[in-house]
Amino acid sequence: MASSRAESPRASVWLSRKAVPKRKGDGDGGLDLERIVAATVRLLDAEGLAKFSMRRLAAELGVTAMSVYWYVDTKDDLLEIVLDGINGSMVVPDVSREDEDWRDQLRLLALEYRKMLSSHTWVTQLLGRYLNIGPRSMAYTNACLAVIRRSGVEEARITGALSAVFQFVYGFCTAEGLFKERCNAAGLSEDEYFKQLMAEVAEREDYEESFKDAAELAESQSREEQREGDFAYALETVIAGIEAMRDR
Amino acid sequence: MASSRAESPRASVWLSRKAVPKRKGDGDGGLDLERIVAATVRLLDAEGLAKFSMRRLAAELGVTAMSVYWYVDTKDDLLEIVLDGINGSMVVPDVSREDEDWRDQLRLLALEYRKMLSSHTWVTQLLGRYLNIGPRSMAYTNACLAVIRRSGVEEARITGALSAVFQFVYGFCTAEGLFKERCNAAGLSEDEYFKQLMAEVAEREDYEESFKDAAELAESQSREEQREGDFAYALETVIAGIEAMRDR
DNA sequence: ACCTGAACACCGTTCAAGT
DNA sequence: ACCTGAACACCGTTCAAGT
Repeated sequence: MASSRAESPRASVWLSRKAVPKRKGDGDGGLDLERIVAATVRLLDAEGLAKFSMRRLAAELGVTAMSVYWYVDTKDDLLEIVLDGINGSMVVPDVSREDEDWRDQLRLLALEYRKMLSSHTWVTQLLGRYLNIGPRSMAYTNACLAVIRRSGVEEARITGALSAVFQFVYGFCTAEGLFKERCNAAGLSEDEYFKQLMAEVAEREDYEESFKDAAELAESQSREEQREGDFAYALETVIAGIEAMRDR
Repeated sequence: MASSRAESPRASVWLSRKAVPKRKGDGDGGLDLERIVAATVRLLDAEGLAKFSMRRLAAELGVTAMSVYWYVDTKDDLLEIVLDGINGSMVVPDVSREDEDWRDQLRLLALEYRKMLSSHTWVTQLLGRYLNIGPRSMAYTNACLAVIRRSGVEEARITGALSAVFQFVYGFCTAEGLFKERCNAAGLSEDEYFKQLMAEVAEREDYEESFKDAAELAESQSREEQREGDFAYALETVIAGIEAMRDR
């Protein structure tokens, strides 16, 4: 839902938005949609989504709380625009080159997605709130479509196959980002925090052997190692699955 | 982050929580953690996470805003408890039966997860905010571990394989829930809303052929059909991938 | 032991007014 | 065309007080 107050909120900025910003940047010290978006990203990176507010943003821009509203209708609209902007930061391989292996290009796209999601942990939270259909994110989507088509998966199965890859990456990065945020909040390293969590779980009455084995294996390596290993293995799993289903 | 105000927030309720609630329900009309959790679920189902507030909850319980705080330290703690409670609503297959096909049981677990996530759309949002390590969700996790072990995937790869399945389901249901919420907010059916979205995208300068094909295919069926088809295909893709990786 | 009321420090957003 | 100030209707939470 867009604003919790609005009677009938717009379902997405992109459904009514003019292509051009309200005002073009003219280089002087004034406000600008571009400047607003940049400041928003900076704040979200530094302080997280929970602490972000329109008032905080205005302060960062050295301006009164309501100035931003001349460029943007609501906070939700701003965040939707920011979401699309950050999607545009992904580097997309040249999908027109038919000599490239589709699997390699799919891996590249997945890794690029992961890089974006884990260097801006708030993006996963925005993806759970706003439709990701802005112009810049569509460029990425188009590249994904072009690559998966070269796999030989039949047209009707393409969206299913893509969702196996990218919904997985999204879910994985959500969990990753959340865990890192918790470690920061607790002021502990990832490994310290994990150990504490495991100790707490181990004390429970219904603690099970099946969990113990996994926990011990996990503690024999660093969180970072485990995460990278899991991600790489899972990604290969999905790609192998796409091939297997295609050949069925 | 737990509360945006607290200096050093607890990283998770479960790290310090007593096993028993502050007060046991005694059947009379008084407040109760159980009653509070039930009312919270009811409100979240009916009005969504964005509209949920401690004051709204108190009103629903016919009580003053601050009464709830006797049972629960913060709003975040309450939501983390609610998250675990709803996880406990999943039915878990009997994983001790070695004669059952692990693939069937894994499918059951994935479908159960999906059922929970798509009948309570706010759960995906909570999963992006709180660690899901309460006692009731651990029962589900243990079942998943037991089932995947029977696949023959080597122990070190088990967490990776599981994350391919369940992070996918999580991501998929997040997108599904978000889309449904948008349709409701716009007061349109899923198919009407989708059509409107596609029309808007088609007008863009950078509209690409690769997207057109997928969009046309999508419009030839209902959202519901497409979604079920995609989910089923993607789930089979991941399971096929687990087998392929195991046999490599 | 449980619940209340008033208060504090915040929100997003509207609206009339300034330049 | 752009920005401000005051105001409205909310938040989560603390704290002293009631029963």
